[in-house]
Amino acid sequence: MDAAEDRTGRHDDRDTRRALLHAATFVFADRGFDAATLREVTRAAGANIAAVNYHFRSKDELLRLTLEQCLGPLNAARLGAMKACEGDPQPTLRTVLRAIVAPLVELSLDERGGRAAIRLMLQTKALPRALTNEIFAEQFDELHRLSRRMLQRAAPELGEAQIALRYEYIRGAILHIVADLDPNARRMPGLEDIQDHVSNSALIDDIISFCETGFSTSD
Amino acid sequence: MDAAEDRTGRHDDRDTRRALLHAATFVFADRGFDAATLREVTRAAGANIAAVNYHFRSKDELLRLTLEQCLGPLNAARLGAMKACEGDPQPTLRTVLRAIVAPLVELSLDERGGRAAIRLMLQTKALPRALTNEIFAEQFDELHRLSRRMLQRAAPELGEAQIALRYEYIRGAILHIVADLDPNARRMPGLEDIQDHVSNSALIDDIISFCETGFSTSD
DNA sequence: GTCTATAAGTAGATAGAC
DNA sequence: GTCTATCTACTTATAGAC
Repeated sequence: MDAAEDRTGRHDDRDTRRALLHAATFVFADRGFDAATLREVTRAAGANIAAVNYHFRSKDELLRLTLEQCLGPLNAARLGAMKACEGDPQPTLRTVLRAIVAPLVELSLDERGGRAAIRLMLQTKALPRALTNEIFAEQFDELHRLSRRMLQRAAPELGEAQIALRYEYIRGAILHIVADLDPNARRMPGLEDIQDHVSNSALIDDIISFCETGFSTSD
Repeated sequence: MDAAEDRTGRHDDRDTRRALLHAATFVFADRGFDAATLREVTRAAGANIAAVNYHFRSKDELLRLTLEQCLGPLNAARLGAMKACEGDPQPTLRTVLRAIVAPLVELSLDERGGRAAIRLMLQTKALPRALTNEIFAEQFDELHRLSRRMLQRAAPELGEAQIALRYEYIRGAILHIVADLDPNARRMPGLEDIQDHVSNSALIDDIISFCETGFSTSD
């Protein structure tokens, strides 16, 4: 018998809870938090409707935990790459840019949750609320500060404000292309080929090249 | 007496209808289409709840008309700038980029609807559905095709796929920075100054410079 | 921990008076 | 065209049996 079940056939504490979080990631990402119903989530999780209340108390609290579970690994991967950079005494701009770009592109390949996590993140970013802004701040503020500090180190000739602006351009470019390549995105006319068969390592290098020269401009 | 009212004090056909569309732009943009209720919209429009059904038949149909009213001017401004470019026999890359960047940044300043229109567009892009994808295709496909054609003309040394990818990077950078500068966006730590007092003509030039050098990279 | 049943609220849509 | 009143169909959340 599965270790997760006791002799009554009931699931362990954590089983249903995890199934709910996993299902919520996809249902929220696909339909949007507001349009998604708890019934859809519990159906996808193979759980009973009352389980949400038992494990999370409310829909909002389920969103909080789901987002945290999504953003945690996302943040960890990005922060890890950036901290590896930080250890480098003289990181090149390209090294820093790779640490910004690669984790996002790579996670967007993971269909077991990474891609949905990114979709949920983008959707949540596009519709700011108190609850989610708070979570974003907890998850990403350190990463963004560190990233700007590393960019500054790799390009000491630029002012702080310039760095901050260009960091945003870079983030925009990456997030947008990652969203475009999601199979759920609208097919752009004349871009179908790219949306369907871009090689990801080539894409990473291409974005980095674009950002590198853009970032180094002196105008 | 106002020409819009007849002797019974009732509004002209178009008055309530327009108030509803205007209110829907803001309510949908602020709260998200799914979370927004028709009662909020009608309250904001100073209209009766039944007016939506009379003028638009359903919430979905109100969204369709609202989006079309928002995206129409957005598209017209961008398409106009790009067509002006098309008239130029030898447009520089910078000229083409300005036609891509300037209309969006300028419209994001317009608090009478432009900014809300952009917010609604971004939010709608982040949560694709059949209804809205259809509207996006009608509104923007021509613009995107033309933009890529003009970029190709300004940078004939690049391949079609390169142009398409880099056009997406550029769009991403612009849309992201425009979203960041919206007062409704989350305050980014260490970016508050930029979010609060960036001069828009300086911003346009800065984005263009970033994109221009990035676009011209030969790697 | 999980289930059924239900409470309590609110949504979009509509009928019909004016 | 506009209004009030209401219908129907959900929703989240919960109480209580197992």
